[in-house]
Amino acid sequence: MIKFFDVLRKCSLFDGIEDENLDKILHCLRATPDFYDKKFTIFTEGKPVKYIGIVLSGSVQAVQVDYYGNRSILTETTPGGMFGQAFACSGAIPDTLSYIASEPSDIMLLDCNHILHTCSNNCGFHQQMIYNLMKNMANANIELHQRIEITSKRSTREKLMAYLSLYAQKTGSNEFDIPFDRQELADYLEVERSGLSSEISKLRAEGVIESNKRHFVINM
Amino acid sequence: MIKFFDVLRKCSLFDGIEDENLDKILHCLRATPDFYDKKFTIFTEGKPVKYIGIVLSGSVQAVQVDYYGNRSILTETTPGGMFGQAFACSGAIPDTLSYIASEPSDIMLLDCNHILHTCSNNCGFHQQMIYNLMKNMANANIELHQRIEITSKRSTREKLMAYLSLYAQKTGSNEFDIPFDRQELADYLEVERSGLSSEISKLRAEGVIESNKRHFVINM
DNA sequence: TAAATTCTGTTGAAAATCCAACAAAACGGA
DNA sequence: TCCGTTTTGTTGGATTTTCAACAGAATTTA
Repeated sequence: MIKFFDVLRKCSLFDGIEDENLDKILHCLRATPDFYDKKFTIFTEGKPVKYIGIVLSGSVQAVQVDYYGNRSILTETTPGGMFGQAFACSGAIPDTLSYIASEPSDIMLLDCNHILHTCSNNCGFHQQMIYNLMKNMANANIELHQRIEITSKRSTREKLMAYLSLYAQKTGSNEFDIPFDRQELADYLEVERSGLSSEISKLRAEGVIESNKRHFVINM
Repeated sequence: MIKFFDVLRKCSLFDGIEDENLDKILHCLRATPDFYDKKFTIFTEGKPVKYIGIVLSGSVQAVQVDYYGNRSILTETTPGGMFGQAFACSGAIPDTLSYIASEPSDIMLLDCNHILHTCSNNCGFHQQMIYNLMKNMANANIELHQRIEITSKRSTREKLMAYLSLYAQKTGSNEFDIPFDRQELADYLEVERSGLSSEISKLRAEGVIESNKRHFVINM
């Protein structure tokens, strides 16, 4: 647990909670880290999501595959981030959505009810965590809005540029590494991989961007 | 206020609150209904969303228009529903998103801070409302997931059928009226209106659906 | 190190969407 | 009722995406 302490204190669920209390809370929540191999399905479509996940290392993707085999990546969660909150809180079952480790990952699963309801130990941090969880959910909502803004563009080129621009804005730099390989980026943008590759080549030829694998530079 | 009492008690923000207390709460929140004409922009892109909106009559759409003039409808909120929660709670500014009355509508705006923070009147319902707001936000999240599932389909036909199937599932019937006209449906599905119209005609010719204006029947 | 696998870019033909323009139908207001 | 506006459906050509197949590069495994 100590190993991941620095990640946990960055998790927005624990905002406003002193370091010395974090340990108590984790104990109260009976939370222990688990390791998952790459491609392991943490929450499976069709089954209730019983826990809120916190990524300690690696990364987790929300993925859905439709009837025709088209794969979409809805969200990517990196260390310090949470996943599955909405389903865990509402009790809704994700009919077509799974949460999958996209790398070897350490994950901590928290029982939503333990967070929402004051415990017998009378540990007084539930109020703060409920507030934090709400803020987190609001932000998750806004991130989905941003994803929709990107994928609502009508062409592959516009989608890609919208994605790269937003990423540049978030990192505060025109030069960065994206968290997706080509296939994953295509699944996030909801376009064909081959078409995406050729569009990247064109943009590079036009001097709009520079790129190598996951590394991108936007020229202005 | 009495006029909209029946709508308000159905709003999930007030779940678990007795009718006789609802009046007190609304007074405590200093909430009064306002009327908006069709097409009036209630929350404008680029400006902070200071309130949570509750639709009392009519309907409100979350709309974004991109650089090229493509319009997307992200959500449609009907009486009893809420809008703007995520932005109001997180404090994030919707860069490209506006909330617009799609019909003449009565709306009640609530100050988010008044909900989140216990008031001096010591009215004891904030706890319940915070809990309700969290559940509501979780559900809003899931609705965005569902919209993404629909729009992530690669063809106009699949998007339309996914939308109609989900709508049938939600209403519990294969026969229903959708809340969009053709242009709005196209903007929701992120396709061309003309292409959508012709696809509807084809599906009708094939006997897959029956339709007239906003009325649809899915044949099985 | 060699072999196997995965990832990436390229290409061309088939399919679908987008766009613009138009006409008919429906609707709303004077 | 009449007129102007909005909504809907239709069509064809330009544009774009999709699909399938392949080759080279990079990475992983034995």
